[in-house]
Amino acid sequence: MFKIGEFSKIAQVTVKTLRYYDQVDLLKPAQIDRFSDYRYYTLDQLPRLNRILAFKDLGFSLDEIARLLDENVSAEQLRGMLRLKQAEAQQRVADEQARLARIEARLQMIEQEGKMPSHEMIVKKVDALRVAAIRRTIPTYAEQGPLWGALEEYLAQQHITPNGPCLTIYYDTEYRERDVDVEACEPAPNNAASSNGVTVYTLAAVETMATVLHRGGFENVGETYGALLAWIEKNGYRIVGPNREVYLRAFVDMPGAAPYPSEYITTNPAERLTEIQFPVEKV
Amino acid sequence: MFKIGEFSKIAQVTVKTLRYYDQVDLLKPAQIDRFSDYRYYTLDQLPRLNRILAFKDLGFSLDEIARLLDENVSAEQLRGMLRLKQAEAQQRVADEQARLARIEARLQMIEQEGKMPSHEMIVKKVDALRVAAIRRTIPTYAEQGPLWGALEEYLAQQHITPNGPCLTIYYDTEYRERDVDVEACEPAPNNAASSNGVTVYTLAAVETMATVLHRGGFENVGETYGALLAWIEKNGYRIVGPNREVYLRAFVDMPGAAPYPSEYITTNPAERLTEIQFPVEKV
DNA sequence: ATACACCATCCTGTAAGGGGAGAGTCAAGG
DNA sequence: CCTTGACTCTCCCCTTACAGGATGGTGTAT
Repeated sequence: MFKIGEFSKIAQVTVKTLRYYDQVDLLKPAQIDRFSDYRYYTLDQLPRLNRILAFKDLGFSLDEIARLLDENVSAEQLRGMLRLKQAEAQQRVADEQARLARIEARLQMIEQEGKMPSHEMIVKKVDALRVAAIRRTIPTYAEQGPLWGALEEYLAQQHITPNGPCLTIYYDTEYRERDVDVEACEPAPNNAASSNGVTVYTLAAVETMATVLHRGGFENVGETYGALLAWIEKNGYRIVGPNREVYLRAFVDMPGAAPYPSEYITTNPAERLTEIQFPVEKV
Repeated sequence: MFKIGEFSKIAQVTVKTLRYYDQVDLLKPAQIDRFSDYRYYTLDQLPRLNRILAFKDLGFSLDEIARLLDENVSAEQLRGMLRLKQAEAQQRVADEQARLARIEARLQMIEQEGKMPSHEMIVKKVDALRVAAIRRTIPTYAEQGPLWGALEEYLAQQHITPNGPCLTIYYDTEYRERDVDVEACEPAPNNAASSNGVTVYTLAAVETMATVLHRGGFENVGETYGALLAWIEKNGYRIVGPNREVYLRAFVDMPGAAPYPSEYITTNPAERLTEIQFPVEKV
């Protein structure tokens, strides 16, 4: 019989750990002194302790190990559980490698710019969204005016005030200067009705959306696009759908003229804030 | 100004997270209503939030992110921290890959044996140990008797009772049937003196020791050795020193004859318990 | 006025122990 | 036999980055 300190030396496991395993019923001392509450262990408990440590090494939680050791599990079941742990470990390897790729992209950005990077690319989930939309092919980017005019007219007619920022979706799969296939969208309530060239429908949620914020005017938005596209490629993502621009804070020259909540508009062009989004997936 | 729910929708971050970031001073609301305690955010806080999320993605803790954002850090410092995170991520990748190797070794063992494996190999740290030892080349394994006899004589002379299990160290780098270079060791107190062919010295600690328990007699110890050696190779370790056998519970025919604490001996040969140890390192 | 969605704080829980306080126990030496 | 120092015991708090839930106050649209 060994006191806990001796046993911990033999097994090279901390005393705290042994007490914890006692507490969670994973490894009970062979005997406990009724008066002093001292724990006493025997060498016969070493195999069980070793099995605990071995399974812990394989990635099992103490809970799972308790079940593994106490409900005597068949070779077949054990194999299944190991395959599960294998898959989990592979997932973690892939996750960490993706993280490494992001770190390297970041390092390269610093090398090139020589300063703290100004763009923060992040991948996130974007919820489904009900929108009122007009899709049309327009001659150039700059000529989106009529679309928004028509949408505002629709909103006024239906007495709808958007409860979020408006956005556009660009359906062209490659960049083009003219004849752009574009859809202007305003968030709309669930019960809004389509009418008059305006379609109300639900944009599906996107699980992995690569995004970046662009601040200020659109003269140099190309640079922001470039940074995001480069990041997407460097991190092993692939674009799987049309990109969006969410006008978090859009420019209007006459406040009050447009039917938007004031949170989403500004009269100062430099204060514009746009989120550029590309739906992506892992290669 | 947005209430916390609206802001959470815009940023696609949970309300709980925003409140937590407020609590740990990572992202304070732009304004808090004095009477209702409602948190109000503005779009100008979106860039900071995005930076937080981006750094979190790179593996920084919230604590580190707070320092990164508030003490304005130079590009040089940032690069250093990124390299640190890179090293950590690489370490995690290596760890998980080693775990994968262990899982596969385990799966193969099951395939071959068709049942729950009987040996649990684990790698652990072994502390330094003060021993009284006799090293000698003996004709065959079985003829260790005289070594132990001499050691026991020494212990009796010095009035020493070992405070741990005895062990042997095998110095041959390859297996040999005869003329074995072996050292018999008894744990001894720090102040014990060398004498009479018995050397007292300190075995250095071993950081990574591959070990396995062997139960019962030594007739089939070869099988246990084989399992451990196969495991060592399969998991990408290399043997870097002489192996040990620790006689956790050794066989004696006359209890009381040998000067050992009774915990470490047995009169039942089937109850013998031996730990086989190989110092290893990662390839 | 009322319903209902939204917001607040506070408490608990997570995995696997680590660190430490305060009190009791054991074994050896004087 | 007594003391001393090494061990051991049980509590309690701490760690990360939030999630879940209880309870009670707010805002707004009908």
